This record gives sequence, structure tokens and C-alpha cells, in this order.
Amino acid sequence: MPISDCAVKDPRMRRTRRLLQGALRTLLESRSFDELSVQDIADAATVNRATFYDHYTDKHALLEAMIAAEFHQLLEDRQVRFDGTCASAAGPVIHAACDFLSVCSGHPGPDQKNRSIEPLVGAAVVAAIRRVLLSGLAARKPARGAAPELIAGAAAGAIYGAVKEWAGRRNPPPAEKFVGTVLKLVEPMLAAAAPRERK
Amino acid sequence: MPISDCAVKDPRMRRTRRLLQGALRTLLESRSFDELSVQDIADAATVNRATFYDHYTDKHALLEAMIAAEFHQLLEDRQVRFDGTCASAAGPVIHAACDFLSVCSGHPGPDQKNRSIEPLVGAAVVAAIRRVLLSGLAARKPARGAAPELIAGAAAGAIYGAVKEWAGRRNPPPAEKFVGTVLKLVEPMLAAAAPRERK
DNA sequence: CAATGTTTGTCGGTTACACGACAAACGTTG
DNA sequence: CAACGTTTGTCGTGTAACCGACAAACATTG
Repeated sequence: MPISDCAVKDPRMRRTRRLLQGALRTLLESRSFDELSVQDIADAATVNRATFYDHYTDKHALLEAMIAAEFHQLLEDRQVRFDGTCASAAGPVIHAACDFLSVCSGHPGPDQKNRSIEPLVGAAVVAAIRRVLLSGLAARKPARGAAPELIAGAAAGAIYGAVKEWAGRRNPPPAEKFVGTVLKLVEPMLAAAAPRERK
Repeated sequence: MPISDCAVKDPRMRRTRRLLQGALRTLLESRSFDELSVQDIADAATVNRATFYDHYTDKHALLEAMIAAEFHQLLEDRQVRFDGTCASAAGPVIHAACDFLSVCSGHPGPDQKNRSIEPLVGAAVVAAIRRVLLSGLAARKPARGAAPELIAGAAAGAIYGAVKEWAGRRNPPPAEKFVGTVLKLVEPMLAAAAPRERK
């Protein structure tokens, strides 16, 4: 049984997963996800097929891990961190989601090619957003009424849902403006867990 | 003790060597060969330092293998094959050597940086040229008087020596013209082993 | 000179990867 | 329907890669 991507110390495992994710990313540029067999991915990664299953249960799990890794990489490149003290600090996270979805392959856009994996990609992105939000929420005192996991899950779903609509528009407003709109929607949600405001 | 690059079946070994050679190539773009430690190269290749020594005796051996591999890759990309039947078939090989030396890092050129490894690079290139010539010579009946190994070694040395002079010139003639010049010099050498010409 | 730190090359013990083989779950074709 | 080829997921057996530790060679510093 494959173990979580986090907390992998052995460099061989890190390298193998990096190779597999890189291979999938490359192959998706020329072929659709459904056309790819595990053998194809393993070959492109110069990894044995059996080794693939030591890391992921199937190719969907690999896709999920790849999306998560790429999104987290984007956040890291921009030094985005959700500081839970202020709900509006979620702005950069929303902005990152916009940019990620607008370039990420296999998306609502005009191409029918990878339409079938959109739910999986969506779930991975939501999970990644949730994780970022949660790490910020966990840094402060527990909220009254709602568990931070609940808040993070709800906000992440809201953000992804909004951004997906935005990415599917014909003439979408600029991302900056759109971020503000979404922020207004989710601020109350995040603030629900915020410590009492000092007036 | 490390084994020859040829005849390596295990994909793990192929991959490790590819990673090591790629890492060295990358590192040489920003640092000189002398500044690099085995640890640096191993890190960049995401390979353990001890594993490095399972493949190469030291970093010089890696450099040699890398040069050889790159030169052979160039030949393969151009589909260059020395067909021993005609001495002038060495033309493309000479041309490849010109192009390779004029772009290869660590060379006579103005940069003093990697001057110290020039002999090693030269030896690797000579060995690569020799191997190509020999594979062509071996395909025909054995020569009278001189062993094919001797012919190939001499011709390879001559070609490299000539091309090195050419690459070090201030205003070198175009490669095409220069190839003809060198060809005239080495043709008698290669023809010495040629089967009797039909008149 | 001695003391210190870095790099080198080597050596067992542990772990991940390669590989062939296998049964099961699919299409597809006749 | 049966026969066929492909892909999937799993398993046991070798082997290569990882790792810490070590002594030796070397450079730097006081």
C-alpha cells in the first residue's frame, strides 16, 4: 500500500515520485489522460511498472498527487502563506487558484480532451487549498462553534467553485478584481473562526 | 570497481549515470570543473555520494564518460556512420568533431576557466572518434601490414589534433572547407588498410 | 609545528527498485 | 457465446541505491 506523499525521507522515493509526476505532466502534453496506461507512464519515468504501484494505487492517484504538488509549488514560488490572523489574507491564495486553473491542463476550457478528469483535478486543488487555509487557521486559538477543519473545507470548496466559474467564463474580469469579489464572499466564513475583533 | 558504460542492462544503472552526467553538464554552466566536489555532483543528481563511486572511480571518469556520450549522441542525431569501404566516408565524422569542439564547454577558447580539463576532454573525444572509425574498419577484411586498431588510433589522433587547431584559430575557415582539408590528410592513413582498389 | 576542517575513497547493513510471473478484469473480434 | 489480446494489480526473488562510519589525503589557520 502506497504511503502519503508527505513525510517521505528516502531520497529514492522522492526521486521516483518526482520522475513519475514529471512523466505524467510531459505525456499529458501530447496525449489525453484516458489514453495513458500505467506502463506508458512508468516507461517515460524510467521506472518499473511494479514500482509505480509501490507509490500510487493507480494513475488517478498519481494525477492527484501531481496536481497537489504543482499547486503547492506555485504557492511556494510566490511565498504565499495564509496567515490566519486576518481573513483577507486569503487573497493571494485565491489569486493563485485563478492562475493555476487558467493554465492547468485538463480543464473546463474548450478542449474536450481531458474533460473526464476534471473532477479529480478539482478535488486535488480543493484539498490543496484546504490544507493551506487549515495551516493558517490552526495557528490561532480554536474557534467557538465551528471546527477549523470545517471552516477550511467549506472555504476551500467555495473558493474553488468560484474560481472554476470564473475560469469558464467567456469574458472573465481581470483576476485582481475577481479576487476581491470572492474575498467578500468567503471573508465571513473565515472570520467565523476568528478571535474576537478588537474595536 | 565501476564497469564500462557499454553493456549496462539494469535500468537503474542507466538512469543513475544519466542523472550524474546531466548534473555535471548543468553544474559546468555555472562553476568550473575544479570547483566541483563529488558531493556537489551527487547532490545535483539526487544520488548518494557512495553510489557515485559504484559507477565512476572519480569525477574525471564521469567527465570522460559524459563527453563520450555527448559525442556519440551527436553522431546518432545526424545518423553519422563511418562506412569503412571508402576513406572519404570519414568526412561527416570530422565535421561532427568540428561542431562538437566549437560548442563543447571547457575548451581552448578564450575562457581560462576549464583549461585544466582540456586534456581529459581531448582524450575522451579521441577515444570516441577512434571507436567510430574502428567500427567501420572492422566491418571489412583485415588490412595487410597495419592492424585496424592502429589505423583507427592514428587517424583519430590526427583528426582531433587538426580540429583542435582549427577551433583555436582566430579566423577559422568554414567547417565544410576545413573538413576537405583534413580529409586529404587522413585519407592515405585510412586507405592504407583498405582492400585493394578495383581499377 | 599542531589543530582544524574539507574532500576523498571504501566498507557492511538496510531498503527500495527491477523483473518475471500470475490471475483477474476488461474490451474486441469472429 | 468463446477466443483473444491488453491492461491491471499483486507477489517473491535478486540487485542496486542509500546511509553512516571510517581512515587517509589535503588545505587552512593559529
